[in-house]
Amino acid sequence: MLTTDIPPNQTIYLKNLNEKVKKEELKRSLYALFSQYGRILDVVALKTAKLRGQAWIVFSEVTAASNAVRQMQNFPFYDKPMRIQYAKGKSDCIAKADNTFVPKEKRRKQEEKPEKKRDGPQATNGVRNENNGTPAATYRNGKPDTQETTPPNNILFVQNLPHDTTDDMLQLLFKQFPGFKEVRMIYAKPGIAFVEFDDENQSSTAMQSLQGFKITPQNSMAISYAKK
DNA sequence: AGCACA
Repeated sequence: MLTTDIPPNQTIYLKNLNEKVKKEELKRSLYALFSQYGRILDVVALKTAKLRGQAWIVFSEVTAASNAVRQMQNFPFYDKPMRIQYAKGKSDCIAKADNTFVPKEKRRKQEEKPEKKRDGPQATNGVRNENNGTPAATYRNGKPDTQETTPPNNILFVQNLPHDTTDDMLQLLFKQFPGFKEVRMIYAKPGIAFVEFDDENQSSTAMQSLQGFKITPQNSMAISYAKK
């Protein structure tokens, strides 16, 4: 009864996106922003006349999609509030995993249920994000420990970024946390950035939440305190 | 506004 007359789906449909953003950057930023809700299997964006300003994000879990729909609703993304719904259909990458994928030209009714699910009750709440306020990157991967060396600082030092990361992209991630001030990138030195907060409690919170965050599958952010 | 898989 809110904005959704569409049944839950592990794919979410985004619209009202800024059409000036290039496709690759858009996908990359969406990946960066939405990874905090769970594992993303695919991001689809087309820039055709009919499909620009829209995107689909495929999560591995419906619960992740649900959290994203609620928590990122109207999020100001490239200066436009994004509108988020569940997707109407099933994404190809899911259908392929399902064995229900039908190639384009054979676009018949896909109302059949030829097979039941292989697995029984599955309690994999891979991502349990029940905080409705602060975003939490419930996203563990193999690189947790880069911050132990330097004493706390309200300025964070971020490494291992893709070389075409822009400050706007990083802002999208960091400005969600209280006390965010600014991002500074060193263009002479690609792959790193400084992110400033009002105080070091706030910077610490952001660091813990985004530590190891994957902007791309290959780039886990390594965050430490900047040296004074 | 607009629901695809370039």
